[in-house]
Amino acid sequence: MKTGDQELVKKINKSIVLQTIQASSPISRAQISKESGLNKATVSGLVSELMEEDFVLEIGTGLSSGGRKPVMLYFNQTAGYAIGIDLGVNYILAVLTDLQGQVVEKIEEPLEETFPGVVLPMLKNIINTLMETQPASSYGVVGIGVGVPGITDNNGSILFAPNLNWEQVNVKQDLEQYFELPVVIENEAKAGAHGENIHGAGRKSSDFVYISLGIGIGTGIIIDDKLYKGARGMSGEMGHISIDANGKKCRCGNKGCWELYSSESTLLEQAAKLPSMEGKELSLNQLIQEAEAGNGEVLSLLSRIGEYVGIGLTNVVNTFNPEQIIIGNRLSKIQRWLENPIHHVLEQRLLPPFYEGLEVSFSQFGIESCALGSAAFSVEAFFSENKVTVT
Amino acid sequence: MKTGDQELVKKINKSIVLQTIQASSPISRAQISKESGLNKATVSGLVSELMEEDFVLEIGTGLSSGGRKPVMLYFNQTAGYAIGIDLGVNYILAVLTDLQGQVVEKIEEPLEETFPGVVLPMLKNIINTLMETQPASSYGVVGIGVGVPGITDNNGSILFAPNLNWEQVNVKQDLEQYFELPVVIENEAKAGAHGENIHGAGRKSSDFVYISLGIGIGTGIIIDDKLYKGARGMSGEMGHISIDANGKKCRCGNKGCWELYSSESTLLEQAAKLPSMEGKELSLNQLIQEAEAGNGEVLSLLSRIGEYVGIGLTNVVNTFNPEQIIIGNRLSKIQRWLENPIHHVLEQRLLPPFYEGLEVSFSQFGIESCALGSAAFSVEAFFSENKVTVT
DNA sequence: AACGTTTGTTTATTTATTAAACATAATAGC
DNA sequence: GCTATTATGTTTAATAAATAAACAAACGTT
Repeated sequence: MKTGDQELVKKINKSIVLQTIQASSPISRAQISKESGLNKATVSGLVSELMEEDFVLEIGTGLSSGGRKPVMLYFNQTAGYAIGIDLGVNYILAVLTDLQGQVVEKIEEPLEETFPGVVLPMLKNIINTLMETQPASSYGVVGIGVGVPGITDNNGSILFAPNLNWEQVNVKQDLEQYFELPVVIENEAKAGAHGENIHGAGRKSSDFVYISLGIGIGTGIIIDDKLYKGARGMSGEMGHISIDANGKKCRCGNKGCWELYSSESTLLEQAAKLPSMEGKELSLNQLIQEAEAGNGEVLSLLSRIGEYVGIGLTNVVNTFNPEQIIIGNRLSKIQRWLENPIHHVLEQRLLPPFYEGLEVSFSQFGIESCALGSAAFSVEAFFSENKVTVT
Repeated sequence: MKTGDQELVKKINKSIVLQTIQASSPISRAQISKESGLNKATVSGLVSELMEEDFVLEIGTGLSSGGRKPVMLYFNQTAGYAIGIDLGVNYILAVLTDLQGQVVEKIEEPLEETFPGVVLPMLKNIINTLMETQPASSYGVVGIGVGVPGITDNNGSILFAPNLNWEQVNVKQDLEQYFELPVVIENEAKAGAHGENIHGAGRKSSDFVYISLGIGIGTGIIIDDKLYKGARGMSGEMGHISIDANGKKCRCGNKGCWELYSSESTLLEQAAKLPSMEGKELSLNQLIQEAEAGNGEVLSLLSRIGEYVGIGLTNVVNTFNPEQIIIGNRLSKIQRWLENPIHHVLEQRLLPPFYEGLEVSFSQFGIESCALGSAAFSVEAFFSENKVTVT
């Protein structure tokens, strides 16, 4: 049981000060005091600690508003760095970000084989390369976050990743031993949701659901600006909600799962059957080209997929009553063709009070949300160890 | 922005002390100190405040374990009372509970008409009767909680209650003016979920979903021991998750909603079509009698309903990965016949890690969860005003 | 140059927790 | 029955953090 003491008070207030600086930098001590409600003296004390820790810098003076000039404070976002990885089914996307989540370096490599024995050494290589490119800083790389396309438990093990054909692989332990840095493993959709919440389209919302439309469908649930993980860390498998109780069998055991009707796999499968696609390459990019060229068959296929996305989203909204839905991952590339059918279905199927307050957005950074979210996990773990909490 | 100060620390610790007393009464000051990690002196101080406020009583001494005898402390659960209402579709169930949630008085009346003009005066009457029966106490009735079968917003308005045929009725304002007491209005399933979390089958779980199987299906989502309300207070309409995307239309606008396959209405509707039920009364109790008498048609109907409950629960579990599912409201009466088909479907359709950690329970107090949960809302509101928080 | 204003620091006060000392009251061993 | 030991609960002094108030510094205005 966590009791209350002065240390807790200080941690809360120090976090408030740092967050205020992050949000409104450059900002003076006086203004922090006004915005936060903390006493000027308190702010001064906490700021000087933050400066000793190199998280905050004084840079020059601001404009006077009829009195002494304020000393402006900045969040020192390059006091350290984090590495975020999106371990995709057929690619690895790795980023080096600063403490604010700004991408400093980026590596993307295709993944030909998915055996752990191939992937893990490759992963270590990529991380090593990023480590070497990091600029000099007080804290260096503070942690590594990895988003994976599968079900993870709370210990950083990948229990089941059907698309990689992995079972029971403990990536966390492996990487932590090798790099001697804290490692966070999280499901790809959960990491993406977090990325959007911290840096992306979900910054303004505190309750939203991120839908990762990729090879399969995953969801990340943000409640009160926190990721909801579920009892054993496996929440959000809404791709396996049955939208046709007696539909075709899914490999998860259920029947008529949502992702059988509106994922990238399904899209490509169904495209293969179109006469107009005969002999052509079957890829998302090819389909986009066809759609742009006005291929009617492809257009109506995309529209049908969009409708099924909408049907699944109806379920999401009735469940969570979120302020916002954010659609990310590969199929966010075909936003143009999905948007209308989605809205049409939602308007038709939702009760007005559910539809009215709802915003449906697409990811701002397309495929990068996952890597950015993973890096953000590491940054937060680092700060919370340092007796500060940062959103 | 809520900053940290000593008041916050005290509130946290005072809550810990009170909660410890509630959970383990009778208990000594020394033992509270050991269990909570708070210093003996701190505990002594906080206890004496709680005694001044009449929330805690000293009652005699306990057994010595080789030293001075401990003074035993009790939570004074009759320092005040709360009223909890379950406004059902065809009944009103009202309880007067003490601060611990013990039912002191109970009134149940059938509801023949559902016009607000009829229901509200009746409600006031019932509440008045309960008020008169309350024993003498320090704080008297501290609040009124009402669970309603419909969608509420965060202001205590009932936006939409199809089964009562209500729209935009502000019960909270009405009752608060009349009784001059704080009133909490909440959806029936959310109140039920909270009731189970505080007093019932969900006491040990911090993440579970309560399924209210009544005329329709509602759900209450408990995350981290807190009710999840959604952006506008309308979360948990999982009865309107489509389990057959192209199924028959529901009045909510969606198609193939779960509650069209496994609610009490559906059960009765389908029972009406059974040859063996011709000329018999169509009610849940009658069906229970038939089942007990071994009516094969009814038994297979119940089994089919159970399977569809299971199909919906699969969706719930894939979404939330809860530790527990609690089934409550009217259909919890037919637990005997639902249990097997539900488990069968879950085992078949869920991935093993989802099924393994999962407990499926039925409500301990059947229909009373909602009224108890509503009363509990009021008790908590009262305590949080008194600078103490109680779960 | 005098005045008022804003910024940031210093000082004294307040409040809550805690460790340590203490008083109290019981059991256990001899 | 006496003493040693042990557990309970209170008192006292120390500590830590926030805050109000006073103050010093720096600036613009008149």
